[in-house]
This record gives sequence, C-alpha cells and structure tokens, in this order.
Amino acid sequence: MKEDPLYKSRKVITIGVVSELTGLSERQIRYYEERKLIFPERTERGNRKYSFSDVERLIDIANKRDEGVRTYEIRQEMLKDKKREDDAKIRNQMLRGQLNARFGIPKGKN
Amino acid sequence: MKEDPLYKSRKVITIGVVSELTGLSERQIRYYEERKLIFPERTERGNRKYSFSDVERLIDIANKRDEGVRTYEIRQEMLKDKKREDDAKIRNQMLRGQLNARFGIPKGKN
DNA sequence: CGTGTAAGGAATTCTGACACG
DNA sequence: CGTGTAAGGAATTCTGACACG
Repeated sequence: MKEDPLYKSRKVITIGVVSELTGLSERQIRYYEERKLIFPERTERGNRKYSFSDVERLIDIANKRDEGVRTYEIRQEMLKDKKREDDAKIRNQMLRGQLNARFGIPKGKN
Repeated sequence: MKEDPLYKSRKVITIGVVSELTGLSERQIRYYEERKLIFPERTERGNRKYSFSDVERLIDIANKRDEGVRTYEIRQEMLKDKKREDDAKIRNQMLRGQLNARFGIPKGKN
C-alpha cells in the first residue's frame, strides 16, 4: 500500500529518452505498445510517459526479438507470467482468510 | 560502487514533467539552476534532464522559498551539508586506512 | 509481421531580453 | 532578487499512411 517513492514504476520518461536508454527506435517503441507489450501513460495533451520498469521491459523485449521471438509470443509469455502471479496472490489471500478465520490473525502488514 | 539501477539518481525526466511533478514553473526551475541549486544533465541537443533526486530537491527548495529563504541562503545550506558529508567520508577513509594498516582488513565491499 | 520513412501539425524546450518590484 | 512574459527558432512528439518483405 506504499506509494510514495516507487521511482521504478513512476511514469515520467518521454519517448525520446526511452529511445536513448534502450537503443530502440521510437517507431519500435510505439509499435510494441500497439501490440500491447507495454503501457505508457500520457501527459495532458498526449505525450507518452514511461517508467524505469517499462525501460527494462523494453530491453527484455528487444532481446527476445533479437532471438526471433514474435511480438505475439512475447505477449503470450507475459500473460502466462501474469496469471502465475495472480494465482499466487489468490492462494495467499485464501491462506490468510483461513488463518484469520481459525486463529484470528491480527491486522499485520504482511 | 553499484551503478546499475539507481533509479533515483538517473537523469531522465524532462523539464515539462518536472514542472508537473513539483508544481514549479519552468522559469523557476531554470532559474534555480542559474543560481546553482540544481544541476540537470542535457540531451545531445541541449534539453535538460532531471532525476527523482532533483525533483525532491526542487520540492525542498520550493518549501524554503515559501518560508522566505533566499536562493543564496539555500545554496549556503547546501554547501554546508555537502562539507559535512565530505568530512565524514574522509574520516571514514582515514579510519579504514588505520585499521587496514594495523590489522589488514580484507577487501570488504563497504 | 516488424520497421522505416515522409507529411503536417501541435506542443516542447531553449536562450536572451524586457518588465516589475 | 525572483518570476512572468512575448519572441523566434529548433527539436520533439503525435497520428495515419505507404512501403517492403
């Protein structure tokens, strides 16, 4: 529930800088967004803003592409990973629920 | 000696976003640079790039200014703090040198 | 499919200066 | 001193499209 620093996930980097950081062309970066591999925010009038996480993800994508992996496949992998995380989260919540119901675990912050 | 992530100190944020983040006008942000309170890097053709640290420093400056502190005074405080840090660093190095000379402390990463 | 490019426009950023107080 | 603003230019970013393979 923290949300103050999170330097890594704040979307503040413009596409030009992301291009410098990743070595990808702006065209490629926009295309990967079109293929739903990356989700930048926008400034008021529409300029894309990325986070450091996005930059790392893009570098990852670039490596996969170099190995010949298609954007569609990269997206599939992403979704698979996402599902794993979500499932783990749910299992965790169920466990908490069980423990809480039986032993009354106090409101610990994790 | 680490230098990989350092999300907080990487200079990647353009002045427009910094303005949004801090609530300061671009004019003010540039002026504080002129007064040597802040030191952005530049892109190849000259656009300013700031770090999250810079953003925090600017918010600090804005608070001081609200209290009526002059830019010159803010700079003095900064230099004083800097000196303290540098002195501490030197004392630390001397201590290491002493210990190392007498007891041969191995190459610890700290 | 993945990426380059030219196109045209709108917003960004830069510097140096004048203004006011 | 600290900040606003108009000025003019150069670089940025955006979208939709055509191209190639």
